[in-house]
Amino acid sequence: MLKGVIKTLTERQKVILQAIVREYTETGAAVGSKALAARLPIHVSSATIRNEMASLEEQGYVQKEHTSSGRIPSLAGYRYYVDHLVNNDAVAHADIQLIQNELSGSFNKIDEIIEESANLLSELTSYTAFTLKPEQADARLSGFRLVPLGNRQVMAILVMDSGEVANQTFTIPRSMSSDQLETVVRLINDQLVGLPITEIVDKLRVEIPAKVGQYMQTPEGFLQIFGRVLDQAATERFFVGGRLNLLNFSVNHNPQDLKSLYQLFDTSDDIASVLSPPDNKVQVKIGNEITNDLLKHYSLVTGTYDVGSHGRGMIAVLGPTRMPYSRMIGLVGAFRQELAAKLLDYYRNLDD
Amino acid sequence: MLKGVIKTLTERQKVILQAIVREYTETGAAVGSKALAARLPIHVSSATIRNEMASLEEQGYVQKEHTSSGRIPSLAGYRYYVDHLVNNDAVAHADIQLIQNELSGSFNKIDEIIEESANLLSELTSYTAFTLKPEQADARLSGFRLVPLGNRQVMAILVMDSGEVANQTFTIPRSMSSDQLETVVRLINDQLVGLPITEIVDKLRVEIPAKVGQYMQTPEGFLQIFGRVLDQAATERFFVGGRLNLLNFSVNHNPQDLKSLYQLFDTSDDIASVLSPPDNKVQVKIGNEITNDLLKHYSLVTGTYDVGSHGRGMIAVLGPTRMPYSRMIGLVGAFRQELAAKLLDYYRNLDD
DNA sequence: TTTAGCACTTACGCTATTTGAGTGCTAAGA
DNA sequence: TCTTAGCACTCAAATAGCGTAAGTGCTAAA
Repeated sequence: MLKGVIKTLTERQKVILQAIVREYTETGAAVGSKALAARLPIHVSSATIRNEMASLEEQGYVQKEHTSSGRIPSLAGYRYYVDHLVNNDAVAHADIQLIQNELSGSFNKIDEIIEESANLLSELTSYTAFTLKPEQADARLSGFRLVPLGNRQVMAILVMDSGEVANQTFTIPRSMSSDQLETVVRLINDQLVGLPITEIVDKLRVEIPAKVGQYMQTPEGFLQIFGRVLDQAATERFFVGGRLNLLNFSVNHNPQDLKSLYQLFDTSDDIASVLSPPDNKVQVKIGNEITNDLLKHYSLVTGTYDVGSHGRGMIAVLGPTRMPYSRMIGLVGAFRQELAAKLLDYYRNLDD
Repeated sequence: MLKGVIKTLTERQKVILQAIVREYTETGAAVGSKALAARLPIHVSSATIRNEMASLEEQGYVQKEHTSSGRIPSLAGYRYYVDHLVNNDAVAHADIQLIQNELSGSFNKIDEIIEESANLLSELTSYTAFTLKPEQADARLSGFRLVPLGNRQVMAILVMDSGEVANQTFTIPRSMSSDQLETVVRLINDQLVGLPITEIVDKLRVEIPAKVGQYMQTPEGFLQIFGRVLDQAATERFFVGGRLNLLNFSVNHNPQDLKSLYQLFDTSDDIASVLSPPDNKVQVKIGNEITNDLLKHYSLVTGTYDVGSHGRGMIAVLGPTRMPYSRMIGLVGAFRQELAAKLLDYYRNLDD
């Protein structure tokens, strides 16, 4: 039965596969030989198309929903399409305009830009979008301070040299004097400022508690606060836009699955690992190419953006495997450039 | 045909209505005379039940899905049930235990307690829960300060005498000196501290800009930041828990409606007005008794909690009209007491 | 290699038909 | 006067049957 799998497709087969993917992503219905024959620029009969389709099926690029149905692309078919058949037609001018427009406003924080980007990208695509802040591998602590707010309330503020700011208010125990606090703040600033986060986390385990212990009886509670704020600065790099769009394209409409997905969206570690930044370009992961099982019936278009010395971030769009890949790839590609430009601009404005 | 609407129900009718509501909220299926006759403690034939049901229907307490179906409660039926037929059987000991347990931890901010409450309440009910922070009608500004973070970044912090803290970081324009900033902060503290929020909002329109204008060329940008932080302190009183539970009980499964609802959840003003605190007790609003059209096919169980001089807050559960009212009323009642106790405890701990 | 022709398959939409749970009404019994 | 057995009737939901449209694979001729 297996006549041996041929590795290369003829030109005509490519045209047909391309047409099948396009048609199917547009209409969502399996595409048959007759309709395809009418639609194709080349003039061949439906019977010929049928023969080619059979060949494509044998090679695993298309499949049938049932014995006598038309063909739909398989995951391998989508992969082939994305790798060889997308035409990089220009991104709609209106879309670029829109991106530039939305990003042209003035923002107070990086976070605002990144969050707005997630929303905009989801709006443009009607899917769910993720954005990650640029990660400076060597981000260092540049300052820590406590601001008394009265009534034993204190706000802890932590600043990274990347510009990240994290803060948290808490209540100090009655037993703690403001002198003690100040000493500890000075200690932290002396010992930890200038160090990268990873190192701080290490020191926070043994070295620092010992030193702080000289000034406080119970340093644990306080250092816990510090650790939490540090954690916040390090991990809150992640925004989701268009969560609700998931309702439109989710394959499985039962609430339990949706909940699992939404929970996944809220665990930044997991999502970050799924997005795993590859090379510098736009990358497409289709179906089970995505490492997370919850997402194996979806597709993910990710792109990195480069902000020079300020590190590199990511954007991504999550949608159905049946998505208009050409458009998505173009859009993510354009977006990463616009975003990089905006952020470079932001930092330039800040630094001088 | 209308023999005249009788206003009072006989004992037997009450028993039957109660049974219909219970059965229907449990099973979701219209309840028929035969099944009911078997289930009821009183011994009457199904024919008798049918007669009584006809009477109940005439009075508007139950209705049919179609000519030959069993009966389901009408909104009026639910209302009667809630007003006269719920039995305040004790809230499950396990539930109270759970509430006390979850609230027994130590929290750094009121917000954490209130947020955790929303989550817990939604978990207990499997519905969506809302919590509002206690509102001190006369909350006043007790302090405003700016903390320079380096690189022209500044954090604005605002403290209310109720203990609320709001903050925001922003970037100051190059043209602004730190002297200018300090002057303005002093001005704000001199002029506005001690005033209730409403008054501040008024002054912020005319009086303050004029005064600030003496020290800055462009006070608008800065005052906008101040206004935004103020707004945050005033309006972020509101938490939602179990948003996703809506997927389980929403009447209408089309994405558009869900989106509208979720958007409603995010506009605190609208929700707050829907919840409109009534008397001190637990209150039930059924279907179109809720003023907001988006919610007119749901029911809302609200309860207020009293934190003495620190004001009064609210909790609420949003679920389907077909909900187990007895349990919900009991649960919300217990929760409001536990929450009030916890908050009183929190404030006592803070004040002295 | 291509294509016309043909037998075959399958989903989908229609139209009965059956079944089961339930109703209202009537007339007899308590 | 209230209760109840009995009966004819209704309707939703499930089931079965049937025609249609769109599609396929295969064969044989061009």
